[in-house]
Amino acid sequence: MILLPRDFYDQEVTLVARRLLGKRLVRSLDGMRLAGTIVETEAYRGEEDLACHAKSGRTPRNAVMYGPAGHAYVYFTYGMHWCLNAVTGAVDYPAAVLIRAIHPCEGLEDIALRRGRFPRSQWCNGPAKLTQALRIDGNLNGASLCDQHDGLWIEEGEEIDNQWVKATPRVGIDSVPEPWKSKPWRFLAELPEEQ
DNA sequence: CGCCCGATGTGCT
DNA sequence: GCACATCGGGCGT
Repeated sequence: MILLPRDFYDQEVTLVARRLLGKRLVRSLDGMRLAGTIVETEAYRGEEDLACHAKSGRTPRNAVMYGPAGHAYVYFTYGMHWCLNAVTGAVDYPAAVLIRAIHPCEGLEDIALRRGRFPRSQWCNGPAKLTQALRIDGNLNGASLCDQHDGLWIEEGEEIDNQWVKATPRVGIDSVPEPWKSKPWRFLAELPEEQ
C-alpha cells in the first residue's frame, strides 16, 4: 500500500484530475476499510473559472480550496448531498478535483447497507452516491489525504492508459458561461471489463 | 430508455 | 430570496 504524497496534489489541477483515475480512494472507520477505484473526476480551477466554487472569492465555505494541496474539500449541496474534492496546487490558489465516481472494491457489505437497494453498477456512479457509500460528510472537510490520521486517503493503483480515458465538458454547469462551460475538464476511465 | 420534477439545507446576493 | 459541481421516483414513449 502506497499513500499518494502531497507532491502528487501540488500540480496543475487538470493533470491531477487525469492522474487520479485508477487510484484507490480509501475510507477507514470503525476498524473497517471502505474503498474503490477512482474512475471519474472533474477539475475546478481558480477564481476565473466561473464553474468553480471560488469564482466569487474566498468564503467560509470554500476556504479549504485556498489551503495547501492534498486536503479534502467536502461541501453540502441541494439540501441533502455531500461531495468530495481533493485540493490541488499552491496555497492561496483555489483549485480542486471533484471525485465523481469509483468502482467499489472493499467493504462491500457495509456499502450495501446504504446502497444495496440499487443495482451494483449504481452504488458509486455519482459524486453524492460515493460519499453516501463511503460515509463521507462535512466532518471530513479539511481532512488530510496524505496520511491515515483522518480516516480518508488515496493510495496508488493501476496505471490507466490513455486509450481508456475520455475527456469531456463538466456536467451540471449549464448556466455557466463559455469558455468555462465547454472546458474538457471531466475525465472518465472507460475500462474494458465494463463494456 | 428519456425527461421532468420534488426533496431539502445552506451560502451568498 | 434564490441558486445550487445532485439524486431518485414517476410517467410517457
